[in-house]
Amino acid sequence: MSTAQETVGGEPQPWGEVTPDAARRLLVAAVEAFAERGYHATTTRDIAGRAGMSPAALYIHYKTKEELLHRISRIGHEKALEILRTAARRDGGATERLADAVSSFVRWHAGGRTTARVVQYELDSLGPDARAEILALRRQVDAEVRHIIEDGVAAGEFEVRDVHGTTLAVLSLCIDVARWFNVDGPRTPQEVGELYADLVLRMVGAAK
Amino acid sequence: MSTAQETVGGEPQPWGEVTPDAARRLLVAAVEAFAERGYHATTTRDIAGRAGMSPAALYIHYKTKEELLHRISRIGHEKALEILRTAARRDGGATERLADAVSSFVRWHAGGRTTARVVQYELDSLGPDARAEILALRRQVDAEVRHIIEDGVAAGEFEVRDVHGTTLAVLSLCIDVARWFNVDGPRTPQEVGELYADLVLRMVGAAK
DNA sequence: GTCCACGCTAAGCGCCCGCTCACCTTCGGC
DNA sequence: GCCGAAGGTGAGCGGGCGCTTAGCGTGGAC
Repeated sequence: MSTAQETVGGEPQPWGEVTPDAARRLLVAAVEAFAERGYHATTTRDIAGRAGMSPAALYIHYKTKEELLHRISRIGHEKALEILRTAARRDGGATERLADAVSSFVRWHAGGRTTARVVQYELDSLGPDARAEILALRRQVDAEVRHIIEDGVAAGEFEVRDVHGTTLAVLSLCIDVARWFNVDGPRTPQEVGELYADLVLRMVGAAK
Repeated sequence: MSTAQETVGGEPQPWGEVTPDAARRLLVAAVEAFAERGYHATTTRDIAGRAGMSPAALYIHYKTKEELLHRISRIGHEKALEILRTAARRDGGATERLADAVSSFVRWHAGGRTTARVVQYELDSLGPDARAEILALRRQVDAEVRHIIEDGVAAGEFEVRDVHGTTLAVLSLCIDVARWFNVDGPRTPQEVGELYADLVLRMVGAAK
């Protein structure tokens, strides 16, 4: 028996916190479908079909199609936030912490491209209440990166004119990876992460 | 009487090349609707309604709803390419040309945010043939930026390890502006353009 | 004045959508 | 062996979708 966050191999598995098993299969199917075709172009019949179930089965585990998107979006944003927090709170100077934050954030967007696409680009498909909840998580994401940059400026490691604008640009660069990254392309998530960390350090004027 | 590309004021106006007038009104309505809600969530009744016409009127000027998206996407990409080409071919060193390219490209994405959103994010809603045509335009966009960076490296103005990767990052930064830019926010398109041009020059290691 | 091409509308067709409902297993508790 | 809860299915409802068609108003050519 594995706990919610573990899998047979012992590694943490994506969506491990979603139970029961049928609910998780439906959610994984929804992530794939939403990432490929977009929320509005995906039908409940398509989601249920990918999970090997009848259309009606979806409504045993989720009240509406939108609830599926909401759950995906919240879990995804929490994971993104956790990744950035881990990097922000490690030991080391602002330079190391920013490089770590960018490279791990980029790896997540590239490696989990289907999830990241849904999380980053389907926000507007949520209703007002759900969107407001997710936007609060986004502000926390923004704050984590901004604090690292502020630390770097205060310590004299960085030279930045517009902290807010630069924070926006750093996040923007990372997030857009989900739009263009191709698993069959020439770069691995690891390589893109390293390249982007280097580019970001240049953007903030970190000493080489 | 104004020509296709002119308006009453003499300034070039967006979508001026689309005639007759009713076809242009439908197209402008479609751009707004697609940008707000996405292609699949937009109905033909919504588009026609915004243009002040009946649903059937759409099919006098366009064969399908997809043809509208195709036309918007092609014209938008051609405009984007023109902006980059103008910057790439002006006089001056690679540093000035890259700064000009980034700032004008960003201004276009911020100022014409509705159009840019449709152009950059609704590509996957096109059918295979239309998508292939648009992807060819995208490769030309990519090439324009890459050539400026290559020129800068050859002239010793830039110091770049991965030219292709850096090109991707520069375009990525510009394109993502269409996702987050808010007309009611604190920054004007002009300001974002200047900030981003500065950040990009740092990314390529241009001398200050 | 007549005519017809053009631009447009009202009505609606066929389809598929999100979602529901009545019913059918399967299985642990006793 | 019986029962209720949990989890599933097949059929289908109401509605809105993209798109079509028959017909109307109008303005320029002659």
